[in-house]
Amino acid sequence: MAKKQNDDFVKEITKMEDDFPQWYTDVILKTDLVDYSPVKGFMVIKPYGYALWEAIQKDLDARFKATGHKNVYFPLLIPESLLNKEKEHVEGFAPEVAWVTHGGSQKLEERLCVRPTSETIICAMYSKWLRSYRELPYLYNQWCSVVRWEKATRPFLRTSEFLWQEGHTLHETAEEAQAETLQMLGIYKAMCEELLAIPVVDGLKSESEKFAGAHQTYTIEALMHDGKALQSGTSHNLGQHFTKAFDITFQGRTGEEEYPYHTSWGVSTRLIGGLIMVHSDNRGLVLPPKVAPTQVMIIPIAQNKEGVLDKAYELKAALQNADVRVDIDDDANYSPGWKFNQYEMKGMPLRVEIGPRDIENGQAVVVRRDTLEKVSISLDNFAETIQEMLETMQSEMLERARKERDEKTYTIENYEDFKIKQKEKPGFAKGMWCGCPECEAKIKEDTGATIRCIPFVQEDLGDTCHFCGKPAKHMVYVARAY
RNA sequence: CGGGGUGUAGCGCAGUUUGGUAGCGCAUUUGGUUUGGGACCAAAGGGUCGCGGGUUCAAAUCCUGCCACCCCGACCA
Repeated sequence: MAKKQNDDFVKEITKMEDDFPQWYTDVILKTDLVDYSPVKGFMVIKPYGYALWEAIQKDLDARFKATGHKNVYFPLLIPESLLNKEKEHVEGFAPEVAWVTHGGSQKLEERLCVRPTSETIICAMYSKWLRSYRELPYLYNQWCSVVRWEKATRPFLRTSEFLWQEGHTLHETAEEAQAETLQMLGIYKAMCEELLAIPVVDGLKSESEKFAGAHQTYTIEALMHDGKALQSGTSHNLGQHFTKAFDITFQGRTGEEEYPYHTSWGVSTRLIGGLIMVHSDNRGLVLPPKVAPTQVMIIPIAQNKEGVLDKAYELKAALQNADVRVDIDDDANYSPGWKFNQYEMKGMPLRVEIGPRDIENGQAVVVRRDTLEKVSISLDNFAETIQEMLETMQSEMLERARKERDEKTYTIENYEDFKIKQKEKPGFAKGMWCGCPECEAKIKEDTGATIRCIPFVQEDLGDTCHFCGKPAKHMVYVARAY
């Protein structure tokens, strides 16, 4: 009887090896992260999902401020004339912008676009503000949402509106702008690895994959359980493309009028999708302790027995004093078994069980969500032991994800072999590339994969392009992507 | 925009073939007993069967038009 019920529970979440997209959908809906809204492609982020975004925000915002950036806010709507000022930019975004054409019942003289990104309106304002090199650099960031009218949407991974941050900076020299571009990519990488425990490959985007209007785009790429890559953050060196188009000038040190150098960078709620597809399993979410809204859930056992609830609340207080995010579920209407399954599905890192038997022995049962390993720990030094377990879990999750990523990464032997492997064993393929767009197009047509990046850490895998045989220029990572 | 699928209670579904009182499981509410891996008993609430036409004495069911959403492609953070 009990066995059957347990099987029924497992069936509630589709197994990822049976149907990966359905597994993802089951996990995000059943754990109450998100819901579909009445408007196609737009999602409602529920409290548990929003808490994940808040954790990301908090971490990144501190890093931005520590490197001298300030938060600002620019308007949601951008006049069409501004959007059209930079040619490549408008061509890149035009197909997916939403337009406001009426104010009340009155038709507007000029259409307003709902920002797909804010380079244009920010540059218009920068042009108005900037006078002298003494004001530089401008180091601004904004937390907001943007709208891109997508044809195919998936919660977190691709939605028509998404929450993000976009940094927009101006610098006196090209060198400073390049340093800023790389610094911000480095911050994204550190956040992914330290907070989300997601290992990423950092590098440069190819010409065809770069941001519309950018001089160069840098990216961090993560690999999901299904072997597909997720572009998890981008940092653009925009050179003087926009500053010239928007006539942003300043009087330089020599008295001459100059155009500043420009960067922009962003990460979005897409990271939450990555967080799920890197760590979670067939029982539901698995959250790294640092990002988990609740790190420890205490479940009293036989709580009507003398002293159990008192002890449970005592443990909660001890953990709170140690700055552990802890909660307790003493709802007598649910059985312990129900709670175990519930909070495992929610991905809470540690579960503490405390019952009469434990109290008698001066211990508590602790279960780690990632390994499901069950141990008894002493109630002496309880908070310290829990803190250590959280730290261990955080670092082991990163290492486990790194190991999985490496297992799904292979070196291309030859093109035919690559085509077969992309189908049979999806993951990162490392190969040499001549640099021509024709090879990129061919790879995409033959396998659906794309060049994810030219990694900073280059390996010498031969002298010739794995895709056309011409002399090779770069080592690249190739994968199918979200 | 192409291909596929689904719309019946909050969720998951049966009922449609062969028209005849709208059902089941879970969830929810109330009361009680329980509590170491999804507890049990009792009672209760909850529906324009996606929408519009049509056929019929009678439509969830047959005919017809539309809409919405999901998945897979192409395009994109």
